[in-house]
Amino acid sequence: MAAENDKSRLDDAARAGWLYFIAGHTQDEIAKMLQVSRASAQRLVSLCLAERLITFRLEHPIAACMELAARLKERFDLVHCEVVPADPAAPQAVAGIAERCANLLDSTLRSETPVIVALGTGRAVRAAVERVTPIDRPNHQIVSLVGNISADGSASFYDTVGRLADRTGARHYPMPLPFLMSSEDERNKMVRIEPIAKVKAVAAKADLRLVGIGQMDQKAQVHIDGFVTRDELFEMMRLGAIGEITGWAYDAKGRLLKAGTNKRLTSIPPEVPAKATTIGAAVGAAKVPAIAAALNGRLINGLITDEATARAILER
Amino acid sequence: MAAENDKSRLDDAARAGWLYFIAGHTQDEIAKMLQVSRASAQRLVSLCLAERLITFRLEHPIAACMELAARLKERFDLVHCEVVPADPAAPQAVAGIAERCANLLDSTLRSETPVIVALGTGRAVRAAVERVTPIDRPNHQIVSLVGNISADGSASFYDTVGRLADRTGARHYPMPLPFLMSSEDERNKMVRIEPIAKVKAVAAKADLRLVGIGQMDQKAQVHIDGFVTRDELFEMMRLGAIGEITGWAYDAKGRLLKAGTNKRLTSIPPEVPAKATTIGAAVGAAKVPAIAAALNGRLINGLITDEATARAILER
DNA sequence: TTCTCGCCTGAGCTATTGCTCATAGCTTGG
DNA sequence: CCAAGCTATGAGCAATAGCTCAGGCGAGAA
Repeated sequence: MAAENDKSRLDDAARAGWLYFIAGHTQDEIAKMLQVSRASAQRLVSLCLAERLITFRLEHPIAACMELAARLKERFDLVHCEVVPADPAAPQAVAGIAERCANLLDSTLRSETPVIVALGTGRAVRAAVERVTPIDRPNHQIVSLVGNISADGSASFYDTVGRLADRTGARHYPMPLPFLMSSEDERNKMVRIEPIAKVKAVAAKADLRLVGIGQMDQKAQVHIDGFVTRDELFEMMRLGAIGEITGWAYDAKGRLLKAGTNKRLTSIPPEVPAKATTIGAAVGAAKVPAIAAALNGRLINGLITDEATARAILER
Repeated sequence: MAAENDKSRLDDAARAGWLYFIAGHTQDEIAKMLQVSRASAQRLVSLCLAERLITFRLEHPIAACMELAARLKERFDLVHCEVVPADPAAPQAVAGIAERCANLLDSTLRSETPVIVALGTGRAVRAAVERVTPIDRPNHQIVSLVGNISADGSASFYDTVGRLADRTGARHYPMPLPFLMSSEDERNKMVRIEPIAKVKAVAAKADLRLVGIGQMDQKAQVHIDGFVTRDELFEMMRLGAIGEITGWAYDAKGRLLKAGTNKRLTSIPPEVPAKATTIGAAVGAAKVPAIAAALNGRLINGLITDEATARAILER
């Protein structure tokens, strides 16, 4: 009896679903066809969905990205996640995620109410800033999370804060410090001086932090860019460093190391767990362990990456 | 440029479609996520559908039936078509289509305004009548399209009109004639007498005709039931008869034959093309040519059959 | 460069859908 | 056989979606 009823009910649900999704009829029409009230027709359509009698298949590369993003968001409890299609021609290409980062910055900066945006390191972040749509928002504030004086004393080539300020008319707070100080004491002294304390204070109130994620291996960007020496890099690797965010090295579980260069870093340390929306932007197989660690350690609560990287992170 | 734009537009459409159909968000939410107006979000979802980026798959036997019905309806310009799942255990089973026929009768008879229902021959029609839900509709009229006196002079076992009248309280008009008269002259004489003319007049105004379809082969129901002799059957077959509706034999193109038993038939002839809603009800591989011919000749403008038969008709 | 054409956009309205609640019918247990 | 509980039903309302129209923006031609 029950089975018979259920079966005929599911049959009707399937019919209703077919008529609704495939034939494109309204529920009113379906109700008339199946000789039931509109409310019942609606229930049948719902049932068809609930029982998974009907499935949706999105035949488009984007579909996979959307699903990966949803899974990452779920798995790591993220406030924001975007996955862009990997460019087969250039697997490490930062263009795709930069576009999304720029979009994120755009929409954040579009707000009329003052917002504070903090920027970290990374090619994606730099490229993103270049793509931000100019807009006049003098009440916003842009703050740097990392020192923009490189080892040789010159201002860093990558003045992302300044560039973004140019495009928005926002006040900006570069960090007028070298990336690394020569000793822990000196670092501690410097971060207390007025201009730096001010930058720290602004950064602490940031509404959005956009940071790159670097891997700590022989091709670590912090080394290539000359911020840390080969020896410093190797020491950090020995200490378990697997990735870095704004120069702060962390291990495979996303714990910030309390030694080595981390003691002399002037960068504003990541909050753990990230309180403000902190979006990591990174792609590439080499960065997978670093990204995964940052996610697990909750150094970041948002991620913008590409399809291949997303898949690799989820498959670990 | 254009291609680039189109591509990104399709990407967005895919995103919107994914968020709408798979993630189950509202278009308002999607609009916010994609940073567009709700109207645009709606357009993206439409586009996703229009571009067939998304496809619906109904994993249920009913889905195939629905599609077959839609194709039959389209192909033969039918006012009504239903296809029921074939019962693998009993390929010739009439139960499925009888249930649908009964449902059709139910909904027709449910009307408060007087309707005229005409019934033909066939196991499905008989079984359908047995399943009709009793309802009190004294103003309806039920009329028989075929004589209910069999060759031996007794009232036919299959008094469908009477049974249906019992269940509805409707007036009914059986046809008090033998199926076949002994000659054309006699037939012409009989159909002019008052009670028969009355039945014809009512039948001509029928809102719904429900008829079985018989094949004209050695297992023809009209022969098995003893209405036509073996010789008569063979003669009709020689004349090209491939099927019959209410006894009226027609050829492979659905043209009524003007010879043989058709000259002595008392049944009310099918209107060609069918004016009233005329639903054929039949299943079985043997009946496929007969059904297809009836459809092509527009002897019927509606069909209730099963999956296997529907498929065979479409594949001819 | 400026004009024109045409597509895209957003506002606002209407149709459709989803949901809630009170009711009715059915099942199950006493 | 009756009563109690449960599920299904239909009315009505709030939310959502679809559509039309006027206006704007950009591409392409002069």
